[in-house]
Parts: sequence; structure tokens; C-alpha cells
Amino acid sequence: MGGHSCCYKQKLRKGLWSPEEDEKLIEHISKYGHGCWSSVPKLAGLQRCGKSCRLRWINYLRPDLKRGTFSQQEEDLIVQLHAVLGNRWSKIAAHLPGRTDNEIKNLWNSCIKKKLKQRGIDPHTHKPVADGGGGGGGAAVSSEKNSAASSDMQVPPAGTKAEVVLHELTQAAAEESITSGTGKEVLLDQFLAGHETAGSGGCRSSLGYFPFGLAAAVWPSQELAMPAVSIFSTSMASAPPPTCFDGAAVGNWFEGDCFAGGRRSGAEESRGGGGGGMFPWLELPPSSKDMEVQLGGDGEELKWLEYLHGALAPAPQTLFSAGTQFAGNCFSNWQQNQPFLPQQQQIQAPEIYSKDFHHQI
DNA sequence: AATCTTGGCAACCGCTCCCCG
DNA sequence: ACGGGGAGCGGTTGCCAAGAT
Repeated sequence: MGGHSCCYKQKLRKGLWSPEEDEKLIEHISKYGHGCWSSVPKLAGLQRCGKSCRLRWINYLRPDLKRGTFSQQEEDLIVQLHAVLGNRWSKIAAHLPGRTDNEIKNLWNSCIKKKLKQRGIDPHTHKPVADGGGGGGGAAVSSEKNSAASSDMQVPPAGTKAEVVLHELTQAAAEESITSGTGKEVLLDQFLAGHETAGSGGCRSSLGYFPFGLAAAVWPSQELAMPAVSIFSTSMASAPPPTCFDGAAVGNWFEGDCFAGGRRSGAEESRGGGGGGMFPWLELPPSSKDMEVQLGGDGEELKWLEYLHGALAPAPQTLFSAGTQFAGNCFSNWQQNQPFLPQQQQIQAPEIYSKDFHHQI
């Protein structure tokens, strides 16, 4: 009982990792990658089970971890996402670059829960606790697991990232039926349908959708559909960009899966850009799902790059200034990398891309 | 100073999912 | 279709340091 098949074979260490063990694991993975986790301990010379190695790497040794205390923005985002996703920590972590599910789970259980209770909010239902005590508590105890999946699910505020996640969930059924090709177009149409009004000068709260909110304001949807579908990965379908038009959200989105598909797809590799891609300062773990995505061609990618450049160039600091350390890094990297297209690939931005987006926001 | 309590965090455990033969 | 193995996820436990008594 307990333990895993890989643990039966030999006496394996448990408990805290020593610096020597960490060193061995880091050295092995940085040289050879992890491959099959069950074979890692043997190859790395560790008396641990593969599962333990995986956990240690993911939660502690991975180079792209942010570490340090959570910012207020991160905490707020976790609360919002929890209201939508419930205890699905890995899903929540996917929206917080550099943070692990374990870290977020620990933060929730040790800190956020308490704060919410102090504010009179039930951490399970995300609703105010009824006066008089007892009643609310009883309800909360009933089902913490997947609390958000219940009919009590709270609709997150418009214009927040959590709203996007909710949007994602509500479209899940439709997405499931979509496999490829025309399916993507259908999905994109659905996606855009909710955002096209952004450019019409309305004060819709999702006006800040990025880049689609902006794109819809400038690009005819047919033109947008072409590069968006081909450049961004299929995971775009399940991970729309953030609604908040602030630095943190943009940063998160840049570092998120939806952008990863673009960075790692065909054209980037064909340029031999190790660590390069659209945004060379972003480092992401490989995702086989994203690797499958092919670009329609360099022309499309360049168009998209040029569009982003045009969109951000007017005031990138505005976009990157808010919140997270990552957002700050984005800006400094932006400064260092401009222009981020190699000279020979610079193209003249079409007239359509050169509008002042900020007037539209 | 000694003991107890609390909070934060790392790691383990058991389960489910997914892939492959 | 089915079973086995690996990976991933969420819940839980245990350790340790800091603060309280």
C-alpha cells in the first residue's frame, strides 16, 4: 500500500531534498531533459522515485519559477480564478506565470482563505457570509471540492481575467466538437463575435481585450482571422487573452500558453531562433500541444508582429507598468529588444496598423 | 528559559487520466 | 476493447521556524 511501482524496486529516500540531490537533478535535466520521469532518478544517480523528482523539479528547481511573495494583483487574480475554477489549482496556476499549483494551493489554504473570511466572504462560495454565523459555515463545509462548478458560481466582474476563464468554460462544449480546420474558424468567429463591438466606440467593459479588442478595432475580422488562427495555437481556443488591459494581464498573456503556440511554431524554428521567436525574452516550457501547430507562413507572422509592434509602440510602458515583476521585465526587455525584428525582416506597417490604438481604449 | 501554538511550505499519497501496445 | 504504465492533479501530512504563553 502507498508508494508507487517505481518505489518498490529499491530503498528510496524520502523527505527533504539535500543540496547535493538538487544539484544532481538540475545537472541531469539541464543536460538531457527529464524525458521519462521514472528513469530520471537512475540516470541522475538519485535514490528517489521518479515522481519525487518530477515534483521537486516542477515545484522548486525549474528555472522559470518566480519565487518570492505573491503580489496583491496575483492574490486578487487567484481569488477571481478560484471563483470560476474552484480548487483546480493547476488551471489557476496556468494563468499565473512562474507560479506552481502547489504554491497557489498553499497560499490559498494558509493565507487567502483567512483573508476572505476576515472580510466576511465565504472562501468556498465567494459570497458574503450570512450574518448570524452558523448557516454560512455549514453550507461551506458541504462541498469545497469543485465549488465553482455548482449553480452558485459567482459571475466574475466584467473586464477581469476571471471573466475570460468563465467565457472559456461556457464555450467548452462548443470547443469539444471542434477538431481542426474549419472548426477553428468557427471558434474564432464565436470568439470574435463577443469582441468586435470593442472597436465601435462603445464602452463595453471588455474593450481592453488584447489583442483582439484592439485588433477588432482596427482589423476587419476576416483579416484578423487569418493570422490569428495560423499564428496562435489551438490552445488559443481554450485560453483567450486577458480582458484586463493592464501590464500584468498583458504580461501574463504574453507568457501564457496562447502566445506560446505562436512563439514555438514552424516559422520560428525555421529561423533557428533558439530562445528567439516573437518575444525572445520569454522562456516557456515546451508543450507538445503547441508544437503541433504550424504557421501559415512567415508573411502572416510578420504581419502579426508588425501589428503588435504598432499596437504597443505608442506607450509600451503603459502596458507594462502595472503590477507584476514580469510586467516590469517585459518593459525593460522591450526597451532592450526594440526593434525586435531583425533588420532584414523589417517591413513597412500597412496603413491599417498605424492607427493610434489608445484613442480607441 | 521552556513549552506550546501557529503559519508557511515542501513533499507525499492516492486517485484519475491518458497513451500505447 | 482492454490492461499496464507513466504523468498529472488535488488533498493531506509533516517539518520547521517564529511568535505567544
